[in-house]
Amino acid sequence: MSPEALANCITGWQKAKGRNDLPWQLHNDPYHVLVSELMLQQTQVKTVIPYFERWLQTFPTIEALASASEDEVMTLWQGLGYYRRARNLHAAAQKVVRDYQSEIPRSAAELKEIPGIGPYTVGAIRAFAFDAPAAIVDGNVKRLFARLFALPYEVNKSTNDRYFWQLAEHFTPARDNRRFAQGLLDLGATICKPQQPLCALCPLAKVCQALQLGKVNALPKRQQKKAIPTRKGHFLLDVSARGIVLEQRPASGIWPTLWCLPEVAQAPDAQLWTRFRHTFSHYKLDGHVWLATPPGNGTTRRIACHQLDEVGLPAPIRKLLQQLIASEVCNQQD
DNA sequence: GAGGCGTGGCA
DNA sequence: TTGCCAAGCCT
Repeated sequence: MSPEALANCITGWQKAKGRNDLPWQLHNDPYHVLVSELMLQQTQVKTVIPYFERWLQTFPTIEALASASEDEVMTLWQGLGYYRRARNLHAAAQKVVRDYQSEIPRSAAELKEIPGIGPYTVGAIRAFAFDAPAAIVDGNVKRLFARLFALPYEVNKSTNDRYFWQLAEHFTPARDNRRFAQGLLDLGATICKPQQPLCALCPLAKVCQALQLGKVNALPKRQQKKAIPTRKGHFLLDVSARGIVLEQRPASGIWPTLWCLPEVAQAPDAQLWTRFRHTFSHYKLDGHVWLATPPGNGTTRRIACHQLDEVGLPAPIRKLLQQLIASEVCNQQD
């Protein structure tokens, strides 16, 4: 299939059937594209939309974001996960304001040096913000190519990325790449889905190798990943009418810089308040919450219940504290 | 270059 | 309930 033929097919389909009303598509604003692309890394569109809306209300411009405090940024990002992205986005805004007079650069070389912008996001910003002929390769694109050409490469093995990038660059059109790139993502997300793809609605059905060979459900190939372990975690709950003791987590590791119940290495000699389970990408947490007073070091604060919305909390911790507040305490006085 | 890094949607 | 996997990046 010629690059022109594939581009025409995908852009024609995108115009008629693709997603053209997503909130970050309304103005093709480079700042909007930057924010959305960082949020969309490993995160579904439906999850991102409300975060993106709140983000633009709070930080309407890249200058507003650059001058925000780290706490404001983390509070707004709470619940979205992969928190390093928030720190990267904050640092990216500051770099663009300082080094590029607040104008997001267009070149791949300059974009690549901005925190949080890797190979995919370089292409996405060039394509979506500037309509430049830059290739993108993400999970959607790899799955679509793997099926279209019946490729045997495992899509979750980083050493195979070069094959997909080579294909993506070969097929990237010189004109109208914004729509072509969007079409690749839309096709992957809505038609060429991982499970139960809608081949009857696919504009590429006649040329899809996987479909001809009856391999749609066997592709893309994936390298088997090993089972994730379970770890125990011990958290201390110290609650009074004056609030709950929280501790800011270190900048590395899980939940960086978020506020959390103080975590200790071993179970204390105390009363168990509750347990909870939480699944991360790479391990399961068997959480224990003990009624105990944490050792007060410099990173702990007692935070009133009505002020909990003002700090960034990990999703499972926020749920626990909501339970706590609904059940008792805090309501006593204030 | 393999593993760390979140959370939720959806079968 | 469980498992899969998502508009990846960084070290």
